[in-house]
Amino acid sequence: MNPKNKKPAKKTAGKKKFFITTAIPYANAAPHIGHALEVIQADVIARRARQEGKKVFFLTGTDEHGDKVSRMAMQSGVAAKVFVNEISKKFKEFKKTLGISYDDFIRTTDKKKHWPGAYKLFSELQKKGDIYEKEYEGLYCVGCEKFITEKDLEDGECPLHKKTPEKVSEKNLFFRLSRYESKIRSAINSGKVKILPEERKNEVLAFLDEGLEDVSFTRSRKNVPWGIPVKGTDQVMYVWCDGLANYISAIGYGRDKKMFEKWWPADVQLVGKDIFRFHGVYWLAMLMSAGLPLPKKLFIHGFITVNGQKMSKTIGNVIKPDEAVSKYGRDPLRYYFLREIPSDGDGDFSFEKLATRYNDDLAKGLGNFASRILNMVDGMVFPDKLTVSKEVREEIKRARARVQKHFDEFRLNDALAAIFDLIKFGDTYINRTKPWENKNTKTISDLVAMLRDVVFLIEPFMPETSKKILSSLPVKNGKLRPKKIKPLFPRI
RNA sequence: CGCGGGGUAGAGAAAUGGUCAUCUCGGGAGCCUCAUAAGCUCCAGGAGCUGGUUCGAUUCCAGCCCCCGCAACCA
Repeated sequence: MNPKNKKPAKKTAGKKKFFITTAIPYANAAPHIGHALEVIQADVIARRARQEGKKVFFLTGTDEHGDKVSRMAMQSGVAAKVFVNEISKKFKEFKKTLGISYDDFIRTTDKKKHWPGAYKLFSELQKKGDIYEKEYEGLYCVGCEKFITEKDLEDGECPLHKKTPEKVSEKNLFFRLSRYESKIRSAINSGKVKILPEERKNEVLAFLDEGLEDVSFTRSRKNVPWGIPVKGTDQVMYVWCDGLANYISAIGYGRDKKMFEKWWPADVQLVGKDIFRFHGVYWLAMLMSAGLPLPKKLFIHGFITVNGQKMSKTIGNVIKPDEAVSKYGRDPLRYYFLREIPSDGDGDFSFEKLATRYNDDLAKGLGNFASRILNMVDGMVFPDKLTVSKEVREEIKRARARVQKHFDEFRLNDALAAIFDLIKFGDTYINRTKPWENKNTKTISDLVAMLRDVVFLIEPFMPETSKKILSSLPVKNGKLRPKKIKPLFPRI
């Protein structure tokens, strides 16, 4: 089976819906720059879809239950609810800082919006006979007050408390994950669920080949009090069961059938490589069990290091996005993440590299390109429909096609590269045609056309910048009267 | 022999069984002056190692070395 796209050139104009989700970050700590990558990517894809005239629902949120959260809350001496309120507020602000155009923000502690969907999903699994009770035996450390795994042990002891853990068993409800092994495989193989990039697809398939075991889908309330109670038991839902349900609860599953049917299945779901398996396996199995359609695409992104190192509090290299935004601005930070880091791989962040991208690509590249054109045409009048030479027209066409192609595979860094190639072409074209000498109106018209196209193409990536340039290209009564512009990216 | 991914100029990326292995940043030289001391052109520098297949391999195959992720009930 070759899943290469052989789709007919169909027009996607009109009111096609587009449902896109990000993973919901776990609310045990404030957001840092590592969280930025995924939401920025999702935002670009969402904005591009809107540009294409699709009706977009862009969902994000926070995952707020579970053991870790309640522990963190206890440590800071506040109630869990107060704690997650604070964190989730920070994530909302964080998204504002980055200019994320999300349509809804789901919180798993939202009893009105999220819980009905989580309940319904769980009970659908039960109805299907995929939930059963089983004794779970594990190693329990009294010091940690939780189950720990074999590999956490050092010399048979809990490394934190230097105690031999006790064997404790508890009754949990298990999900019959094993039942879905071959179904998941064929859904992925057939391309019904498209997994991008391709390597990730191989990764799940290999994982499936190792065989799936059923998974405990509840926790004893005694040990993990902070979660969604499972009716008629002393258990709460396993955080993943609870958390994954957000993708459907937010759009009305369990409370608004019409809305749910309008948006589901997701057109694309973005997740980090660390939680890919939960999505590529658990999530698909859950949907199958509940008799729901599968997401069309899963896109897996990588991780960010800082100065080549893993970000960590102990190293003290945790970067807060506000720092970067206040120094360089929102669009430049977005640009950095989208351009410097391959969309489907890992990447590094450093202020030095950000400065380089800012000065070289944005100030000297895009910014200067806009300036030299707008300065030249300041005060001139053009018809809204510009006449464009064949050479330039074809160059624009080529750039558009490349951008489209890369968007289809979510290779946003390559899409940006294509746009900047157009800018490069434009700069060369100016030098070659010397419009400042000959004032050739045809060439000048070409330049304006290129700039307009650049503005259009960068809009999903850098919406503010796009808007600024556009305001220097006002059209009134079919006449385009460009104006000078202040430097978009003053050199730093 | 656990599973998966990867090793391309100083840095980051891309393509490819065969005339120049491409792009961006950085380094060097020249040109231009509309523009944000911006722009353009040219130059230097590269395929982890070892074998194999082939008329020919960076590209295909095998082995080795090195790096990264995963190895599930912790989200």
